[in-house]
Amino acid sequence: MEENKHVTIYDIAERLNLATSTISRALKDHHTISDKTIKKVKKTAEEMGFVPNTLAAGLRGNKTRTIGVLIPTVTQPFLSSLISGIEITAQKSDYTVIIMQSHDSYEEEVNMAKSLYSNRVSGVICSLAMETRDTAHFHQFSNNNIPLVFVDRVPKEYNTFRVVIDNYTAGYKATKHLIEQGCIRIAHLTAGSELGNLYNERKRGYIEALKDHNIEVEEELIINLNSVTYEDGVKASNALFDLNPIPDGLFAPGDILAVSAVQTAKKRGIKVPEEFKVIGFNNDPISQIIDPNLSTITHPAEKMGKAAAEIIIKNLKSSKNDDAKEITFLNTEVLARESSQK
Amino acid sequence: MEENKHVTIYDIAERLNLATSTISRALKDHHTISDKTIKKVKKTAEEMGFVPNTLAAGLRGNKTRTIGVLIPTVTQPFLSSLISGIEITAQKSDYTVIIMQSHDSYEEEVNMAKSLYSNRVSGVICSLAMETRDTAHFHQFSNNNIPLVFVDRVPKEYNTFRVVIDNYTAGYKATKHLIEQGCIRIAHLTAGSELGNLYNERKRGYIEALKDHNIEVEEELIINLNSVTYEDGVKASNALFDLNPIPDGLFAPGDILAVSAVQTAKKRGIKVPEEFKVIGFNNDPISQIIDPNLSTITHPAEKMGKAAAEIIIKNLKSSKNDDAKEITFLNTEVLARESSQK
DNA sequence: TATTTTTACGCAACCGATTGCAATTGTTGT
DNA sequence: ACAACAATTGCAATCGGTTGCGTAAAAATA
Repeated sequence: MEENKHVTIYDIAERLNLATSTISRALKDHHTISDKTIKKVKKTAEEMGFVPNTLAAGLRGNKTRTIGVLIPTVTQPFLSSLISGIEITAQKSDYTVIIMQSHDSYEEEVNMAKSLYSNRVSGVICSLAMETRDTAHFHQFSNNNIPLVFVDRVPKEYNTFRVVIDNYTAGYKATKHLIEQGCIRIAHLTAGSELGNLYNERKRGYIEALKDHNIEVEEELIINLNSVTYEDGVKASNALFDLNPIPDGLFAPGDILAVSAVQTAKKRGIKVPEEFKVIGFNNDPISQIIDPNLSTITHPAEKMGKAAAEIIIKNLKSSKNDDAKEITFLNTEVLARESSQK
Repeated sequence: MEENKHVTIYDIAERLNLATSTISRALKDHHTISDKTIKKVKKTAEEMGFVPNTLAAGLRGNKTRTIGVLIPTVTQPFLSSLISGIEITAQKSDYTVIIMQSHDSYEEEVNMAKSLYSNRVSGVICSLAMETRDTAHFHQFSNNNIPLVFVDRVPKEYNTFRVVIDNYTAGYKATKHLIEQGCIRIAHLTAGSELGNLYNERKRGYIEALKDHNIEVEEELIINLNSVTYEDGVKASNALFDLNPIPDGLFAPGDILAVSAVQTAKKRGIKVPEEFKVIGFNNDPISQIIDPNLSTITHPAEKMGKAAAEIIIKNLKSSKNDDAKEITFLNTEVLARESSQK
């Protein structure tokens, strides 16, 4: 096995009897280098199998063309679509994406933020961990002029870019949809989270919609979950079905929860949507696979990823220190499918 | 907003009137540095908000403690679980993981391989893109002593580490299971792919199982797909159900395909499993959600990820140039659920 | 032909952490 | 008290591109 040492611009320079500066410039089509030389250099580089050392360039220039993505997990459909959007946009502008998972742990999030900073990423896109209650570990980015974009689960009080949906309105629309389908006792699942207060917002929308339609808000129909998992969803659903009479509708702020409710209902002989209508959230792939198909709220994951990446890249280009860190709101829509049909 | 410049070991050295070499050593508990100094340095580093510059260290030492992961996509459950396993193991040994998606495109795979090399990753874990027909773009790793592990979709002819399941045996087991459940006309979906020949292997297992049980292999029951997607699954299923008589069983080499078959069957009024038994592959989350629950073959994604990462890390530690690049086989099991019950 | 511009390239410092070797200070033995 | 040795710390080169500035050569202008 041939033990190729990495080929550097020094090797090219030596071969062509040129200075490394010339090589460096030639490789990026600098205007002060003649076309002849540029061609010669590029050809030789190709022949020698030269691959630039990103570390060296990053160290010198203090910019790495790398976007750090810090999210709870890659396994949730919403988040993997988010990544997809980020990557597509990043790639167009020749940025590399490095993904880290906090697994919804505050401690890991702190560590990985440090790691991203340590790797001198050019920008950061983050969706907060469930556990996270303070955001001091993001100051290192803000303080050093590294663009920071929060997505979906964002902190309330932090002057930086945010890409979100209007969870309040989405919750309102979902609930209103159920009401329009004839529901009068609509249950709701929610989860507590201080910082990324999206469940609270959805709940707020739910409550407002009920009030606007003169439906009493019943505390027993609102169940607070510890975690947004299938298992907890089943537990909560069973609790709802133990009521007498049972609710006639459910707004679940996540498709997994909605699916768990549908399946629990089926197991207990409760007909969906005839006796119990359900609407979920996110438009995950399962929502189209489960029977009956799940009505849901669209969550424009890929668009959000693209938007976030675009903000980073735009900010990096025009290195003007925009102090106006605007919030980008993307639209959501009600997808009325079988599980909520009148 | 305070414009903190990055804090370096020079800053610490200046503050403490020490040499940068001392700082560097103190921060990593080098034995030649006194405890007193170590404590002082660490305390000051903490106070000043020092975060080591990975680029500088990587450039100097030519090792980045980074594992590059090059896979088709993060959105497939199998692959996101794979990542999960890699990450867990990597984190334990303080390695960073950088993920890149080829989107099953050869061209992108080549580019990202170059990018990983350019970033001087310490090791690479890869599952090949569907399109990929040659592996020359991985020579840069092999030639430079960068451990390379292929996972799941691996090239046949490449002397490097591989972590796989025995797709032949898995296909055999799946088919045998259906036979044991009473099926005598078992259909199979497959997909062509030269390099990552896992579908071929599964098909081979299917055929052998039939032969071993004296069941004729009927070409019309084997459908070759262009892509392993829900849509193509539906098409293929419809083709199968257009036969007269229809097959009484299906071994689908992926749960998405199995799900599409189950749903297509339901739409056409064919009862699963009474008239048509199905077994999938992978044990994706949907397999437990669909009604009837899907029988499937387990695919130890997380374990494979862990194994791959361990191989990388172990190889990096004992930098001995093992020429024996062994293949690691992990076990699969038949998960008999509702969709294949007698 | 002399002089100014332009074109094309070289020199050398720089980014920040690491590390072999030299140098300094402190200890121990005789 | 002095050599011998151990314990600490400093010096300076190094990794590989990048870039401001200087300079030689070629082209344009006087």
